[in-house]
Amino acid sequence: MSKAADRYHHGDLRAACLRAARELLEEDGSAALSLRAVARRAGVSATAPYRHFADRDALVSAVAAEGYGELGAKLNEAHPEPSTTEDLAAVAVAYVRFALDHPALFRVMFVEPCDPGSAERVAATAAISGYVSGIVERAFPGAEPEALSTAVWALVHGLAFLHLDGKLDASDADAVATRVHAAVRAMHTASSLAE
Amino acid sequence: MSKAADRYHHGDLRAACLRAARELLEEDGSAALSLRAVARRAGVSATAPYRHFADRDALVSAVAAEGYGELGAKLNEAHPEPSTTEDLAAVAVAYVRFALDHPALFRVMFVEPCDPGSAERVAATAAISGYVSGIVERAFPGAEPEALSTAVWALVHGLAFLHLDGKLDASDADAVATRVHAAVRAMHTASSLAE
DNA sequence: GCTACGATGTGTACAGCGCTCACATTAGGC
DNA sequence: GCCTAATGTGAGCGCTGTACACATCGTAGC
Repeated sequence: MSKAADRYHHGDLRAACLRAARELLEEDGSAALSLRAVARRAGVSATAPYRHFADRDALVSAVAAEGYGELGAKLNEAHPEPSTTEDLAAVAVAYVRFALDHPALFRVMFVEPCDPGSAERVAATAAISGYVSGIVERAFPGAEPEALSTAVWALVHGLAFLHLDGKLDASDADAVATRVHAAVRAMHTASSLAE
Repeated sequence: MSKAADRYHHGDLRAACLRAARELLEEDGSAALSLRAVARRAGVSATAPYRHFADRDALVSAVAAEGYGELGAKLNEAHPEPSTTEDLAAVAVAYVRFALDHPALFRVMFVEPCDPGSAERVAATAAISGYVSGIVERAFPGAEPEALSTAVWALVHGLAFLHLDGKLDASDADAVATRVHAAVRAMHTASSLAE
């Protein structure tokens, strides 16, 4: 808006579309993210985004990729290199917190099937997977790393979605954090005793 | 189709819509389940379903409720009253198997937010929750039942979605079963040692 | 400094969607 | 046998994604 919004050529419509999409997702938590709405918000004709995104899916994938980056940052912020159960729990809480703070974005990231064609998204998935493995190897030394990191990711991811979908009450942030914490601790007890 | 498809009044359009919806979901795993498509499949005008469902959401909720019933049956079939880790693992595998066998239905069941208004769906959720608690109390005696049943459900649910969304490879059914099995076992090790 | 071209944005159009409303048809109680 | 309420039809509105022809403009080559 600030810079020459009235020119025929926008300047950086791609970025503007992504920004508009993010705003729409944040404003209406259950938005369907229509391409036309994005175009309107960007102050541009309905078909202009097609110069920058092959179709709606491409836009959505780009938004999802951004989301992965932000999720990663949040987890890192929760704890840069978790190595204890408490650290892990903090990261888990941050993961669920992110899902509840950005429900529409989180859905976009995980609900729309990960097209093997979208290299961006595959890379992002691999990054998360690697990140989790690293945590698990430090926090659960001696345990089977592959099975356990799968289990940990699934546990946290499942917690996020069950809260997000209203299967677990998410109205009280503290209660959610406590619940996630408890679940992770319950899970950990095992392998720390097993080694 | 078999019975008097050419009459003005259908006879049992509600059931026919549900059946049509299920067929569409099974045929196109990534279907969006349009009301009009359901009507077409049921051999009826586009607006006829509105006599039996308030809106698209109501139809979807009804389909989801059916799905909950079938999921419950499958879990029961996997093991009627699981009490060991192996039993629990078998149930977990059945859960993930159901998700992968009926991806579109599973998405309908869990992705669309659970409107507190839909008593059917809330009841179904509560039923699953209770079922899981029962299992956990038998399989993990002495552990904190609430935290653990949350953890177990989240673990299994997360495994289902990570496979469904392509975050974990789901191409080989045996490999999936093994992975789920391993995750549940990893999880169990803990609390059985803790007590 | 002009010109031609490629990149970018516009406008129109089409089919499909959810949903509303006026109307047609029919089943079942009196 | 009629009347009413339930059920199905059809036209129509505004939304969607997307294809297409056209308009505008930055810039590279002369």
